[in-house]
Amino acid sequence: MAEAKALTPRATDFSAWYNELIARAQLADYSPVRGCMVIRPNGYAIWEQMQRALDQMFKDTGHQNAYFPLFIPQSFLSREAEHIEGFAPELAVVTHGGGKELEEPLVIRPTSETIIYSMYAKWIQSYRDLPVLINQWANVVRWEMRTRLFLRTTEFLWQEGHTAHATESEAEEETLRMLGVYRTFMEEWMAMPVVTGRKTDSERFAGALRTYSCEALMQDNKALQAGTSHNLGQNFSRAFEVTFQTASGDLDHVWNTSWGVSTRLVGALIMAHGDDAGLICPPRLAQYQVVIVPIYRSDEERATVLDTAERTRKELAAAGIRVHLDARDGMKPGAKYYEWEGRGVPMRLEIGPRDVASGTAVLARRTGGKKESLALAGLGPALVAAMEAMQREMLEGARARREANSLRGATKDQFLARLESGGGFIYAGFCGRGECEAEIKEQTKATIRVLPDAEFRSPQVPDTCMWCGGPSVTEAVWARAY
RNA sequence: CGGGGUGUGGCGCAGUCCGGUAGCGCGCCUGCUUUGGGAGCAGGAGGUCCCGGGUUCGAAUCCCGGCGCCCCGACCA
Repeated sequence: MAEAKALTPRATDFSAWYNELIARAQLADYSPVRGCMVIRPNGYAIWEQMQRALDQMFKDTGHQNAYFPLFIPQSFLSREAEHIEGFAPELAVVTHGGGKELEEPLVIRPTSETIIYSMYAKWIQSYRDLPVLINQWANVVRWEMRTRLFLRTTEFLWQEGHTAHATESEAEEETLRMLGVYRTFMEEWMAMPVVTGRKTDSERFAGALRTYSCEALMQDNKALQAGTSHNLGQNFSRAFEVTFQTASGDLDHVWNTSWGVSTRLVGALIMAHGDDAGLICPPRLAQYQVVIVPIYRSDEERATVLDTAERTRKELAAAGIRVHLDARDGMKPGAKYYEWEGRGVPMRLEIGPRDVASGTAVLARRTGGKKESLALAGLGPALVAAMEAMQREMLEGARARREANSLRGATKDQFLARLESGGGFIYAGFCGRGECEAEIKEQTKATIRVLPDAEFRSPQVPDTCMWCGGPSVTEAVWARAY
């Protein structure tokens, strides 16, 4: 019976473990429509926490939220040649409305560059109107062939920032600033270390000049692209005639950026931190940071224990902790432990008759270690400190795991061997030729995740291409990826 | 769209070969006893057996035709 209640172990079947965890923690469910998912309250709560943190970071960097429509005239997509080419196969198209066939089909946005820059064309006249710094929280639709809950679904939620600038260097600065914001969010909130860098042309966003991304390593040693930031150059401003008059009176096209992260981050969180007992949510993102489980036998015990538990709950809430008292009757404490562990709650407080008598509570950390008895007096600050420590340790642990699963300066043989023996990030020299990149992808299914930013580069960058032996122009990070 | 699998109470399955009118586990409801790591007992609710046709006295089961879903390959945050 115990077996039936446990998740498939991560080590046995990572993908089964992932799916079962989501079902068990009630994060999401499959929808009647193929490839779509229903985000259940427990899953949505995580997304809300992410939104809250990111939204504040966007505001702090000068951005405002706005909302653009779901429907885009089909002709808009084809204005930017590379863009339409990139998205054509995965578009959902509306051909009928109000019982009639539409004169022009409407595309359901796969992303909003076209509709947004068509509006910017109206709003921007002068360099005094720049920069325009707008973000929107929205759903988008991409008709994917193979889907997985959170990681790739036909419809997903995300934010997309779209900015317009007077110069290329300002646009580049913005692109990198937002990449940095993502990195900070992933490290500081998700406790998930990432490698940042530039994408190769083959992995570049359709219509962008340059694409940068944050790449995270999951516990099965596959890479996950967790966030992207694009310098769009003047590709869209030319297509949509977004022009402005410069201080010297010339007419110029604006320089655009766009950047986004999606509900995929929930999947990243699961795969970065989950264990065989379920999700492990870092304290800063947890809907409930602390759950109190009362323990009692008789009705009298129940009354006194619940009284103490409720007073403790109020105290912790007053200390700014997101706390929940699980007072459900007719459920054994052990069953509650398993349930909250599955949902990833960082801290559990057990309060029973013995604790009431001694003015203590038992603390269990989701990340493991011995249970600990803490005095009820001063519990708030103690838990805040414990959570800060957990947040830090989770990041450090994940970073250590990533480094342990990164191979630097790989030769071709080492590269091939590593892919077979577990994967992870593989750093090696790269000649920069698309032919090499494509051949590697075809033969090994490994792709260049990024050309890493300076701080992630190896101390000694290889001078030959790992694959063809030609001169290396840069170091690249390869991995098999989601 | 190719290759493989599978459709039976909410979920997971048995029953199909060899036709006889549907069962098990979990979950759910009620009651009592329980509660410091997934409770026990008793009673109970719940099923067009994917759909359509055919064979037969009789079809979850046999035959024909559809459809859905899952896994593997070509696309992708």
